[in-house]
Amino acid sequence: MSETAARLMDLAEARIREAGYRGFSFRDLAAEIGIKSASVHHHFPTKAGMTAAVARRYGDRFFELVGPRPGENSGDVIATYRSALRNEIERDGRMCLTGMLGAEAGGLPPEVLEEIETFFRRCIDDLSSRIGGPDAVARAFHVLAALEGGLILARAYGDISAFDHATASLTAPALAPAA
Amino acid sequence: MSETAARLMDLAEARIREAGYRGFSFRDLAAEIGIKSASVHHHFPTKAGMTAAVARRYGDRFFELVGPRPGENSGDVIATYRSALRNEIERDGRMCLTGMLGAEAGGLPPEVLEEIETFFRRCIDDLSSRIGGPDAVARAFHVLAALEGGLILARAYGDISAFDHATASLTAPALAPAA
DNA sequence: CAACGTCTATCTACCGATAGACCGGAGATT
DNA sequence: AATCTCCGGTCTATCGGTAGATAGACGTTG
Repeated sequence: MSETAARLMDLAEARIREAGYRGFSFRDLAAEIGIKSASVHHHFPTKAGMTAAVARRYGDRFFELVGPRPGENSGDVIATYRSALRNEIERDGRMCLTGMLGAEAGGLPPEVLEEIETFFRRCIDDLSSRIGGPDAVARAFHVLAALEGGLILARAYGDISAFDHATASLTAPALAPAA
Repeated sequence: MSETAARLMDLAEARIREAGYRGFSFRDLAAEIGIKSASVHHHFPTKAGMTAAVARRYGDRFFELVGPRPGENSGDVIATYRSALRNEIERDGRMCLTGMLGAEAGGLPPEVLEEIETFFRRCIDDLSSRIGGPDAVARAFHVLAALEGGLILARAYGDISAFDHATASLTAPALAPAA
């Protein structure tokens, strides 16, 4: 992948996390790096395809980031996910890319939807297997929901502490459900 | 408010919950009820104003729906909220309106943002006061985040059971944090 | 008459996408 | 070495469509 294509994906990712699929345009991206929108189509023929590519790269990065550590326990896993998602909003005040696109799911091209669904399935599979226990799957859903919802609240409040309040109990083993 | 204005708000609400602020247009709304887009501007001069009005009405309805019942306990309050939000996705597979707009917060007009923030503040105030206890505010944040996040997961999965899994532990007092 | 609601017509701005020309560098050919 | 060929990347120009918004005429109703 060319340097330009990578920069386009970086920009698109930021815009999507800021304002969603309809919140960015090829013209915007092009202008920001000093080329024309027609040139963007050379690297990514369609907007849907580009978004799907961005989502896939986002997922790959994410799972590399939260990869299993030797000797971890359930609490560590959840803390790892929590810190990874908290980092999103801390860095630039934006949503998790897949959380944003998940909310918008109703108005997204199929190829983007597919990528989003894949991301969340991987999350649940990974989380539940590393958490373990009888209610592992339900707990995985709960953790993921609380984290994504926490991001929404932090955005609506314009205050990252909303995320912290919303997710604090997830990593308190003595209080966590079924701990 | 005229009948037409009410129908326009109904339609706008549905579209926003489906695809977000940028996911609907005055032309769409007009076409669906058989008038011209110029006529929509007669009822709602600007799109931002209309969206703010829809958000405010949504909030008013919501708080009327989840209003306190005499003799309720913490679990009842959470169950009420849970059922109110579950109903959104069960009815038509769409997001909670304020959850959707909260995610999109980065690309929204100020007057809409203000309405969204007001909604969530009311939620936290109401929830925390009715839940009570030492960690009431944090629990309120947690409950709200899990519910909104649960909606995202259910949309991404196209399966309402994702919401159920994600939020089941909220209403199980024996397992809930700090219960 | 006056208010209300709708209309036609129009504007400016932006969208994703395409066609076709141009340029410069890498390799191959002579 | 000099030349030719190809191709990736960018450009200009344009298409058809949609966006939000406005001005002013029209008919209906109270």
